Amino acid sequence: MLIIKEKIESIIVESINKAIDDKRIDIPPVTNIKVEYPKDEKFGDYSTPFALESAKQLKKNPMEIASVISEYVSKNEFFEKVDVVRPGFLNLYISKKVLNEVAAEIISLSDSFGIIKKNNPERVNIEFVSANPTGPLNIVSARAAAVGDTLANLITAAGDIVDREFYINDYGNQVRLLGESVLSRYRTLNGIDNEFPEEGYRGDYIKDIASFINDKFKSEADSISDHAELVDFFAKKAIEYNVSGQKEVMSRFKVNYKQWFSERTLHEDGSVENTFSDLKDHGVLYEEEGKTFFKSTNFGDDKDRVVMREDGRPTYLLADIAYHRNKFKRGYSKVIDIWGPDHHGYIARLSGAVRALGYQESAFKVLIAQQVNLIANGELVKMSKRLGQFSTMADLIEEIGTDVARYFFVMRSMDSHLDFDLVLAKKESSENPVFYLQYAHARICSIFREAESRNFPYIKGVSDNTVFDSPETVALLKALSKYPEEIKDAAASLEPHRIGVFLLRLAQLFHRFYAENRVLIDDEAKRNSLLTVCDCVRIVIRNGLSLVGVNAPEKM
RNA sequence: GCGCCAGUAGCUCAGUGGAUAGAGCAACUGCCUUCUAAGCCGUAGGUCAGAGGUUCGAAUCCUCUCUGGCGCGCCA
Repeated sequence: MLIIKEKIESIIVESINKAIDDKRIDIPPVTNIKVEYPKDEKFGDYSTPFALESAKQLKKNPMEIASVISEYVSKNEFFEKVDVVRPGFLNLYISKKVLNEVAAEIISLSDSFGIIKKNNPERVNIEFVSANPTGPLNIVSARAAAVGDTLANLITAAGDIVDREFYINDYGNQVRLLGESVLSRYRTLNGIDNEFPEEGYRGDYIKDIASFINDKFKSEADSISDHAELVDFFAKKAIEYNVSGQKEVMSRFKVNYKQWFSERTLHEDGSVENTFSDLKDHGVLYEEEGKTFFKSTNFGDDKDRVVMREDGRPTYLLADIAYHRNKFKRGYSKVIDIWGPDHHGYIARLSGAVRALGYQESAFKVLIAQQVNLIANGELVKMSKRLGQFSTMADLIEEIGTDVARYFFVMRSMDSHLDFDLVLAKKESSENPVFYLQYAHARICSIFREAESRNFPYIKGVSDNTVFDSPETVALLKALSKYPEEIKDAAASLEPHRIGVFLLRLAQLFHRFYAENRVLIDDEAKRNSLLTVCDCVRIVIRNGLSLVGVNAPEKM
C-alpha cells in the first residue's frame, strides 16, 4: 500500500542528496527528514522545514536552501505544486493524479485498505483490563477494554501479530477473603448464624454468587468439613462465576481475548520459584532480616522491593515478574500492559525486573489509562457498588450500548482524565459524535440505494479527474489518502485516539461534500466519479470504525 | 515530602518544536419541492494556569510556582 508521507520523505531525501551531489548545498548526505502536515491548507498538503533547520549549519539563508531543493523536488510528477515560503518552508501539493491513484487503491483493496504488510512482523502481547476476579467489571475497565482492543486492532493493521490477554489474579489473600465472604452469605442463605468477615466483600453480587452455589453445588459444598478447604472451594467457585461474568461482558463489548491467564498456574507450575532463582542468577537479589529484596533502585525505582517474605511466601511482585517473564518466554518480542492510574507507581519496579532478566527496556511498555468520572446532569456520579448506580461495565453497555461507549473512550487520549457524560452519551442526537460518524456512513449507503432504484450504474474503479475540481472532493480525497499513515502513526505511538479523531474529521469533510455536491446527476461519467469518491469514504469509515469496534450502519 | 497524569473557548476535549491555536456541544443567524436536516453555511467566544529559560521559531522541550486527580504496602 502506498503510504504517501513515506513516499514524500524519500522524494525529498533523494532531492536533497542530488543537490548535494551537484554541490549546490554543502552538507553530508541526509537519510531522513521531517515532513509534516501544515495547519492551514494554503500551506500545502505536506511541508518540510528542512531549510530552516539546516540554515545554521549551512550558514545560508533558509529561503535560498529551500529554493534549491524545490528545483529538484518540483521535477517529480507526484506534486502539482512546490512552493518556497518565508521564512523557509518548502510546501508541497500532491497532484490530482496521485489522488486518483489513491481512490483506485481504496476501491480495489476495499476491506483491506489500511492494512499494512510488514516484512518482519513483531509478535506483540497486549494485556488490558485484568481486573480482580472478586467482582464485576467497572467503568475504568470499560475504558481500558475499548482502548486496549482498539490499540490491538491498530497494531495488527500496522503489520504486527498481536495477541490480547487478560491476567486473572486468582491467588493470594483477596481470594481467600472472597471465599469467606461468599461462604458467609451462603450460610446466611441457609439460615445458619454466622459473622461476616470484617474486611469482606459486601456487594450484593456476593449474595448472587452464594445463591448460585446453593443452586448448583450445594451437595458438594456441604460435603466439605475442613474450613480451609471449604473456603477454598467457595473461592474457586466464586472466581469461576466472576470470570465467566467478565468474559460475557467483554464479549458483549466485542473484545476477544486470546488468553485468560491464571496467576495461580504460575505458583503451581514452579514459574514463581524459577523466576526467583533466575533473578538470583542475575545478581539482583539480596537478603535482609530474613526477607529477599529485589534491587529495583538499580533500575530507577525509589526503593528496593521485597519479593520473598520472611515466611517464604512470594509477594505479588514476584508473581508478576514471573508472569511477564512467561510472556517473553512465549516468544513475544513486545509486551504492552494497560493499567489503571492507581498502579503507576508500580511501573518502575516491574520494568526494572524485566530489564534485570535481560530483556530490552523497549520491549516492555506500560500505558496508563487515566481515571473516568461519570457525569450526569452536571453532577459527578459516585461510583459506589450500590444498587442503581452506574457502577458496572455491564450497566454501561446496557444503558448506552457498545458502539457509543467504545467510541467515547477511544476518541480521547488515554492520558486525559475523562469526564464521561452519561446524559450526552445516551442522547441519540447530533450532540453525540458517534451518530455524526455513523450518519455519514448511512448517508452514503442511502445514495447507493437511491442510485440502484433509479437504475444508475456504478462502475467501480472508473473515475474522471474533473470531479476533482470541487474543493470538497479534493479535501475528502486528501483526507482519505492519509488513512494508512494515520494507522501507522497511531500504532507506533500507541495512541488509539488518533483514529477516532481522524474519523470524525473525515465524517465532517463528507457532510460538507454532501451539502455542496449532488451525486446522482445526469452526467454519467461525472456521476460515476462522485460515486467512486463516496464509495471510498464508505470504505474508510467502515474500516476505521471496525478498528474502533463500532458498527457502521447502512440505515439510520 | 517524593512520584505520575492533567490544567487550551461557557462545557467536553483535539493539537507531530513550525506559519493566523482547532473540533463537537451550548449561544446567536440563515438553509429542507432536489441523493437521509442525526446535516450544512455563517457569527460570537482564547493572557494555551503563572513566571523564567532553551530555540531562527514554544500550547508543545527544560526549571520553578499554583490548582486538581491519583499513587507512595512484606494488598493484589
